Amino acid sequence: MSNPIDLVFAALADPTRREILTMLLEDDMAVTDVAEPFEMSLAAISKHLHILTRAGLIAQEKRGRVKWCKLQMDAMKDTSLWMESFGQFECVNLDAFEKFLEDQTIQAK
Amino acid sequence: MSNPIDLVFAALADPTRREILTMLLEDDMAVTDVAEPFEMSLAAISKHLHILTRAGLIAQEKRGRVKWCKLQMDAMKDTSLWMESFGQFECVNLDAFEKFLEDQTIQAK
DNA sequence: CCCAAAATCAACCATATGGTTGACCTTCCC
DNA sequence: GGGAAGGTCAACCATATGGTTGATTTTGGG
Repeated sequence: MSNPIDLVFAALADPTRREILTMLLEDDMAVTDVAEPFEMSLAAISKHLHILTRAGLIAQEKRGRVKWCKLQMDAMKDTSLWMESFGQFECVNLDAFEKFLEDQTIQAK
Repeated sequence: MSNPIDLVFAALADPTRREILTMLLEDDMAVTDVAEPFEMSLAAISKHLHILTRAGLIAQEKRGRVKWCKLQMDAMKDTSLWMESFGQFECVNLDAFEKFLEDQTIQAK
């Protein structure tokens, strides 16, 4: 239950938390600012951030009375590798990956 | 909550279920055979299989009185792509991916 | 000094997991 | 036909999520 990979998957299973992670891609944010776009109490967001921290997906650092949240990509990377390695990275996945690269190129235009 | 990607992540958050998926990499299996290595009731495994089915990670087909479980790689692929695309597939991920390919090559020897 | 802002804590509630056991339904096979 | 194998269902229990509100703590600023 306290397995690191368990915690990462569990943390990623919630859309609010995935959205928070996406927001943090832009820049580090204070807890209040993270909470702002959501129709949810600050306390609820605080809990979500705790779950993300526990999973190692973000880190929180307090400066003054503001607590800053920043992404920690490593945890996600490990889990992503678990998924990729699943099935000896069979051809199907490779195809998907190439399609993905294609899509990215198109989007970048 | 019923978001497909939510269900996949939630399904993958349990070590028993991940182990079941790994077992199914080898071959399709009957429910009883899936349950055999676990120190857990058949009913518990049945529930896990239901969660995996709901997430689209496996499919179950009944032939006679035996219900066969088989992997469905697509759901995992999609979720894997979500993770890879996270962060516009930044360099860090690319490095990880190349390291992964390297490891695979070594293992294949 | 005092108030307001930034967060967390605590208590509470509803719902979902993760497991158990026991009853039940199907289907195979002698 | 009847028993046993293959599974699911139902009820139950403990614990974790996901949310609320209200109180509390800490810190910044006028």
